[in-house]
Amino acid sequence: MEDDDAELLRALWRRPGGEPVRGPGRKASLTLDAILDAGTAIADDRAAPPLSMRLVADRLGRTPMALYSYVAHKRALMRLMYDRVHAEFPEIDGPDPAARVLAWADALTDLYARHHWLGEVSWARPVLGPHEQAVLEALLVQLTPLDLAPDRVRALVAALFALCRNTGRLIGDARHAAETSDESAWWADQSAAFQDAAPDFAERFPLSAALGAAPRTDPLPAEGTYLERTARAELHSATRLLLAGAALKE
Amino acid sequence: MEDDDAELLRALWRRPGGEPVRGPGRKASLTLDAILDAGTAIADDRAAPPLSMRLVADRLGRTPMALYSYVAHKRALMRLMYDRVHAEFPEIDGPDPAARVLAWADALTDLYARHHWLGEVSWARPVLGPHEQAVLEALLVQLTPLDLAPDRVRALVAALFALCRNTGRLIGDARHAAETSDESAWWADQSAAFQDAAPDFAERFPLSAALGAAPRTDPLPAEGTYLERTARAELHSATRLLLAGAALKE
DNA sequence: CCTAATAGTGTACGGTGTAGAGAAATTATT
DNA sequence: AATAATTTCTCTACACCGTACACTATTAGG
Repeated sequence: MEDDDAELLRALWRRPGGEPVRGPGRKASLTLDAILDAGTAIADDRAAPPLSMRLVADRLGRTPMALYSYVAHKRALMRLMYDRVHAEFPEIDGPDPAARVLAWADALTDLYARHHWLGEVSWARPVLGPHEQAVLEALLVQLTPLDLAPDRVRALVAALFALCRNTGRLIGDARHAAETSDESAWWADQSAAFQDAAPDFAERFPLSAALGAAPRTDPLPAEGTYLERTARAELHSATRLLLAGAALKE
Repeated sequence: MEDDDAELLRALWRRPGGEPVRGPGRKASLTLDAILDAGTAIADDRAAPPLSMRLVADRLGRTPMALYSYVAHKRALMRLMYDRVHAEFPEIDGPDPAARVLAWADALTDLYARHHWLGEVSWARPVLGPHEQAVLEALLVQLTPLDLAPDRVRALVAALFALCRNTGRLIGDARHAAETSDESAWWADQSAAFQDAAPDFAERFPLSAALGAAPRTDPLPAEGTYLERTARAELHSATRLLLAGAALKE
């Protein structure tokens, strides 16, 4: 257990071209990076079967067990893939700090939407890798000009990560569902069936019903499914609320 | 696909003692509720192997395939379990609206921490069940006295659900990790190994390093692992930021 | 009593992660 | 140069998974 974790840490933080010290023994014909790329390509494709050691091995022309010289187990593979895709995170830019925080949130949400399997990686025992650490640092860069107390920064960071994680996952799922079957038809069927199954909805949950009926006034983004656009709007709005709350003195 | 969804909806919203219309055919020897309870008991136990149709069937003295008369597939089973555990959600009480929202957040976080598998259920195509709907309604009850614009309420709801989902999952994972191996020993080993693997951390990520070194001033809850206590503190702090931001007029 | 419908069993298929034994290949040592 | 040590990689095998399919057992209505 400890051994595995230490090895994982070393793999995460290895120097990019760091050859792993040659001794005796057969030459390696694969690289860890090649394995991570293959794994990511497989995991990203939601239409295809999900990530498995066999599929990764097939794609590289090896047997499944060959991967275990590079990676202790599937969890470690995913943990390494997880950090690696954070390298895609773009440079953040914007006219003012608030806009840059919004841009950061959009970028992280996009990352989670593109790589839906990111959500499967647990955060307990947080062994951050360098790329995920860079994403966090990028957020802190935007927050420093606001000059907030450390505890507030921590709360903001936690909230923003949670929000982006969730919104990104939702958007990813929604995009996939939209590809699989017609969205508006599904909603129509669904609400008809719902009327049937829960005719007393409005009486049992009056506030929910009222909120559902209340029109949206915030502008919606132009692209994506309806679910995606509302999720994005709520992400933006919530981010602004957080920033506004954090800016208060008291 | 539509058929499945409609059936799921009916199962979710069925009247508690609603017998499913008797016609010809053999009498049922199980109830859906018994299956959901068995499944929940199995899924909750993190030390034991994860939920599987075979384990549920074993616990009920049936063959795995017998379950498929009650449930279309494992996803549907989990979806029904998901809604059912939301029935555990407690009554919310507190001196003022803000305190009640905090209590609500604590309760939802607890729910996710106790049932770690809740996080596996997707939110795309949101077919809410009655118990989850009741949890949402409970939040809206606390928010109405604040008299906020609908879009703000939506943003708050999204953010709070995301926060609680994430924090709850984190806490659940942390509790399990704490049972499995000694927490402080792990942290010590980890930080030693980390020093070794990333000696230049402070130079590469100065803001992260500074934030990590900055002392916490917010009071930490008394119980739980260190990770759980800090996560809870950040949840509270973030919730307060959200409420403060939402209370601004503009 | 017969028919139709439902519940439940048994078997089987194609998939999973990975343990373990051994072969092949490479370097360091004698 | 021969051998030993060490690593990569293959092969086989195990225990498990979700669930399709064919079948039997049981029940209610005509």
